[in-house]
Amino acid sequence: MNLPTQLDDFPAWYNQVVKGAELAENSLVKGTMVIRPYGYAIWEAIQSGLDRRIKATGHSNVYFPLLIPQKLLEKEAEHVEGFAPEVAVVTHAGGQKLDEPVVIRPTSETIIWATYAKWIQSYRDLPLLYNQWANVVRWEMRTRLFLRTTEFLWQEGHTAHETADDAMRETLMILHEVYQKTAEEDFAMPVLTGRKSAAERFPGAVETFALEALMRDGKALQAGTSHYLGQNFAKAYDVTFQSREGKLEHAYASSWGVSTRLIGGIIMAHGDDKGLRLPPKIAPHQVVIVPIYRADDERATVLEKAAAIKDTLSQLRVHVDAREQRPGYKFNEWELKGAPVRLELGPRDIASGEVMVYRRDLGEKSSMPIENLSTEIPKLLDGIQKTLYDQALQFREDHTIAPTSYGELRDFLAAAGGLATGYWCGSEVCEEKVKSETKATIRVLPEEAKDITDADCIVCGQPATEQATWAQSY
RNA sequence: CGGGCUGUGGCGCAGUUUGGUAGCGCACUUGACUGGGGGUCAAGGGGCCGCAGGUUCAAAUCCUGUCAGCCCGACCA
Repeated sequence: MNLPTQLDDFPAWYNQVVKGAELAENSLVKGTMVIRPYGYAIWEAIQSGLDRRIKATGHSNVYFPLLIPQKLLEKEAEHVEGFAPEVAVVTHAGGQKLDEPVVIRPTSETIIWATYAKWIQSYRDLPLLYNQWANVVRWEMRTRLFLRTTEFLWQEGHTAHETADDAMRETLMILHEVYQKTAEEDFAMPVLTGRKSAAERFPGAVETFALEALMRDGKALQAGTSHYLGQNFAKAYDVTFQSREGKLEHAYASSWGVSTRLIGGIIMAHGDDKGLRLPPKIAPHQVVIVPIYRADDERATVLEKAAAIKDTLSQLRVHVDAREQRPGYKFNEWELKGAPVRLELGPRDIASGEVMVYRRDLGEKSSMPIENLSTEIPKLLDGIQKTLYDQALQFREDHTIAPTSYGELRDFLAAAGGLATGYWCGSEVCEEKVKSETKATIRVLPEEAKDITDADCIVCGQPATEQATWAQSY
C-alpha cells in the first residue's frame, strides 16, 4: 500500500494506517468498529499502564451494568439534557415492548450514584474510590475509527468524598498522577492540562479538566477528562451521609475517563508517511526479527539464531516474523505497523556475528554485534521512547503561538496551525465568535483561575479574566 | 440530522450515460525459480454487482425505498 506523502491528506492517511496496520476496521453497525488483534494489543498495553496507576493511587475496580433504566438517567437535569441526543434506548426485550425502557450507558454516573446511595451512610463509608473498565455507546452524528466511534472501550472512575476539597484533590490527582503520567511516560505524548470553559464542560460537572495533545495535522485531541462533580449527582440521587459533626450532608464526587480514542491519538501524534511509530512502552512487539535466507538449510540456521536472540532478549516483547514473505515486504509492513526496532538477520550477519538494527523513529540502520544486543537493545528502546517524546514536544512548541492581534489568532486557527494562547474576557460570545470564524475552540484554561488585571481579551478588547489556549480539535 | 460523493470476488477499481455472455490490478491456491527494501514465470479458484421492491422478453446498468461508508456542516471522549 502507498500512504499519502507528507501527511498532506490526513484523513486518508489516518484511515489507511488504521486499516493497513491491521488495528481496526468498520463493523456492520453504523459507527462501530472491530478492533483487530494488533490494535487490541495496543489497547491492552495502554490499559496495563493505566490500571497499574489507578490501583497505585488507592482505587479498586468494579463493574456496573450496561443497561440503565431510562428514568434513572433523567434525574440529573443537565446530565440528561447533555446526553439525550446520543443515548441508545432499548424499547423491546423478552419478545415484548418494555413498560420502562432501558438505555445503553453513555457513561455510568447515574447508575453508579443511584447505587452509591445504598452504600453511603456515614463519613466512615467515604471515600469510595472505584473504577470500571467498560464499553459505552454514544450515538454520534459523525464517527471516525478510534477517535469517535458509536461504541468505545474506556475506563471510568467514580469517586465519592466527604468534602469538596477531597473531591477536587482527587480530580486533579487523577489528571496528573494517572493520566498525564501515562500519556507522557507510556505514550511519549506530551499533553497540556487545564480547565474547560463552561461551554465545553461535561454535563453535570462543576468543573471539567482535560488533557489535550497536539496532533501532527495541527489539531488538538482531548485525550482524557477528569471532572469535579460537586454535589450535583449526590443531590440528584439522594446520596447523603452523616458527617463528623453529626449533620446530614450530600457527598462530593469526581469522575474521570480515558478511552480507546487514545489509540487514535498515538497514531496521529507519532505517525509519519510510512505509517505508525509506536512508543516502545506500548508496542505489541518492541523488537521484530526479520530472518533472511535462501535455501532450506540457511532457513534452519537463521531461524535457530533468531530464536536464540529472542531468548537473550526475554525481558522484551520480541517477535520473529517467520512468514514466507520476502524481506522487503516485511520491512515495509513492520514500518507501517510501527515496530520500534527491527533486527535483520541473515547468513552474512551470522557469519560476522552481527545483526542489522533498524530504528523506526529515525529510520536509521546500523550493524551491531549480536553479543551486545542484550545490553544495547533495552537502551535503544529507551532512546526511541525519549526521541518520540522529544519530537512530539518539539512539534508542539513549533506549532504554538501567542498572537498579538485577533487577526493573527483567527488566521492561525483557521488554518489549523496548532495551539494559540491569548487572553479572554470569559464571555461565551467571544468564544463562539472564534469558533464560528475558525472552527477552533478553547481547549484549556489554566487549572486555577488567576487574577488578571493588566490584559485585554484578544477577541473583543474588553478586560481579560482568563488566559486561554485555542485550537481546532477532533 | 442537512449538503455532496460512493457501494461490483478479500482489497482497490472499470463497466451504469445508450439494459443483452461480469471484467482488470493486487491478494489467494499449486508448482518452479527466487529471497539483504513491497520478486518472476506458469497453471488455477473465487462474485445471485450492499439489501428490498418495481419496470422489462431481459437489470450491475432504469425507477422507488432502505442500509452502510467517505467528505463538508451542526454534535461529541
